[in-house]
Amino acid sequence: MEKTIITLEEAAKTLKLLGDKTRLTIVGLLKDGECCVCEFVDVLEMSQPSVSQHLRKLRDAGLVKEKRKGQWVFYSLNTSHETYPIMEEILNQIPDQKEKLIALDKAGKRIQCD
Amino acid sequence: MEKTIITLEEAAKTLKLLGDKTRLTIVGLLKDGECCVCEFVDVLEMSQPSVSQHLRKLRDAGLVKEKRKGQWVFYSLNTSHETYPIMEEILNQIPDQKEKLIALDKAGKRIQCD
DNA sequence: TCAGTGTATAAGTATATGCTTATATTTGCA
DNA sequence: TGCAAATATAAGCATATACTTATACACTGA
Repeated sequence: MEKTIITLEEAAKTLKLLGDKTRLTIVGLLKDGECCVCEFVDVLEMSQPSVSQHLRKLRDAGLVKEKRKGQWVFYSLNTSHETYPIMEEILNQIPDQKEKLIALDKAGKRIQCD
Repeated sequence: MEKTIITLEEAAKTLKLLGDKTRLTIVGLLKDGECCVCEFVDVLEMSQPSVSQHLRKLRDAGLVKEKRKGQWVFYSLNTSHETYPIMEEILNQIPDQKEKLIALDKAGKRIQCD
């Protein structure tokens, strides 16, 4: 229940980014931890360039962070972003995307490199 | 702290509508009660058709309700809409728009017809 | 019934958006 | 060193969006 008052412009910018089914699903998936690009491609059933472009928008806005691990690039939520509290509230009110990752795991397609 | 789980599609649709500075300001103004179209035109400093078109989008999505009072049409938040809890959380995290209505009142432009 | 005020709609236009295909870049490994 | 895999970027294109101006509609009051 944070009361981090941000500007209306910042809020609108974040909401616009999250007001897209693909990107909202992406942040929904990241709620449970980091994911790499190829996992998004599998789950979203979209082309790799399209996924990459959505991730870039989220990253440019600072909503997600990226981290390279070998040949993979992992994305995660940027919990220190000004609008993260809003995003968190939104994620609490939409269906959990966890099952999609579980299905991916069962198909042996989950990337783990620790 | 409702836990009204809505579909991801519905959430995305609402967020897309609120992801616009004009429309976010409109719902921000409605947080404190109903407003008529000409008040939005004054506060937002936009053309009447433009305001009308934004209101129509919000109304078509069910986020706001309209009520005619004589020659004026008043809009208010639709608190029974499925995505209202999300909207409420968002409104709690952006600056209050009340001052703009107070300024309008001081300029003698606030419409009251009860 | 007619003029004035408030609001909605229609049509046109410039820009934004989200995809596609093609190609570049980075890294791992034989 | 060279090829394959993972990711990013570029360019092109169709559709969506948000404004504009012009006009239609609804209600009020003389």
